Amino acid sequence: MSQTRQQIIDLADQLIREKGYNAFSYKDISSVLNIKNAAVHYHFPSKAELGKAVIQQNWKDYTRELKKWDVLNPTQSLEAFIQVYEKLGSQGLVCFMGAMGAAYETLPEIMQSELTAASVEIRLWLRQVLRKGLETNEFHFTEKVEEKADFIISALLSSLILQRVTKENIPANVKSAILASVK
Amino acid sequence: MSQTRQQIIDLADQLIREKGYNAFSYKDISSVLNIKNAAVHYHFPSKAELGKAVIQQNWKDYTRELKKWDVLNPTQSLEAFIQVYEKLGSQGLVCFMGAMGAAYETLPEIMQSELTAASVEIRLWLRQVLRKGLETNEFHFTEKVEEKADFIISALLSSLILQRVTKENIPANVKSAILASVK
DNA sequence: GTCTATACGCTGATAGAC
DNA sequence: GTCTATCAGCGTATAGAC
Repeated sequence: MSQTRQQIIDLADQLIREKGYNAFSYKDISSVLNIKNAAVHYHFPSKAELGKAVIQQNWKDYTRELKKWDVLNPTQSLEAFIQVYEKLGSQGLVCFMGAMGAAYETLPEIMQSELTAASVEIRLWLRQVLRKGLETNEFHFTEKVEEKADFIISALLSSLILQRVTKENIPANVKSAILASVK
Repeated sequence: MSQTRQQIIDLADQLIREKGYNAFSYKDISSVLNIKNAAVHYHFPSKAELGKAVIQQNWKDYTRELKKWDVLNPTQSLEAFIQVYEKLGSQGLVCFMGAMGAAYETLPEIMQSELTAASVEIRLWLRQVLRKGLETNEFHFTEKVEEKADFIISALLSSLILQRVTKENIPANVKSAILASVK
């Protein structure tokens, strides 16, 4: 992978998190990298392909993290998961799902399918962590695992969005509440 | 308020929820209402003022609901609150906070301040409901009220976004988990 | 890989007629 | 209130030179 291509993806990722997919432009990228509009098109003929590459990179990085956590116990896994959002929050960023999910219906189809596939995997992973935690008696809650998982994922996703709006540390509050709610 | 002005606000509201503030245009509105671009500018000289009007209308409607719920007990209040998101979810819509919050930093300042003010009020309202529920022994949870409130609001907000991505009934799952977690 | 040049529709916005 | 006319700039995208 060429260096410029990688820079374009990284920049597009940043722009999507900041402005959303529909509101960033090739010029936003070319002006920062000091290249021309056409040079960006050389690497990504269409904006949809660039968007797809951004999702794929995010997902690749995410699954690599997930793999690393295989050795952790349920409590540690959940904390590692939460820490991803904590880190994003400390940088004032939103997650890629939050950035693109709100305008999901307007995304090119090749981006929609990538995004949906990623959401399936994340939900399955967290369910499995919660299930294991119940079995080992590390976690204690009465809700259905599926519902608890969606509750947690949803809260983490929005905590980053609401942090921007409220200018308060919502991710920290959500973290405390999640950890308390599984004890 | 003229009928056209009201139609413009309603349409802009719909477009913002669907595409986001930065990605909708005056043409999206004028073409549907069968008027010209310039006619929209007559009612809202700038896009920022239209965006502000959309937030204000949402907030006016929201606070009217909140007032109605003054007579309810904490359990009923929480259920009424959740029902707002359930209804949006059944229509495939996201809430105005979710639609605009993700790109908060790119919004005109007059929109940012309206949005932030609204978030303060909602959080205060839910905290008060949770606090009262603890006092009356209707609710049982050990987390801090502030953290629990942010947990719940965050989850509801994202449940609408994730419903689009996953094509599953996330709001229903989140609703169950919330109600179970305060029992 | 990056450039210049170019296409052409859409963008938010304004001036002035009706 | 709505129209026509007009604006300068930006949007994605392509062709072909270097």
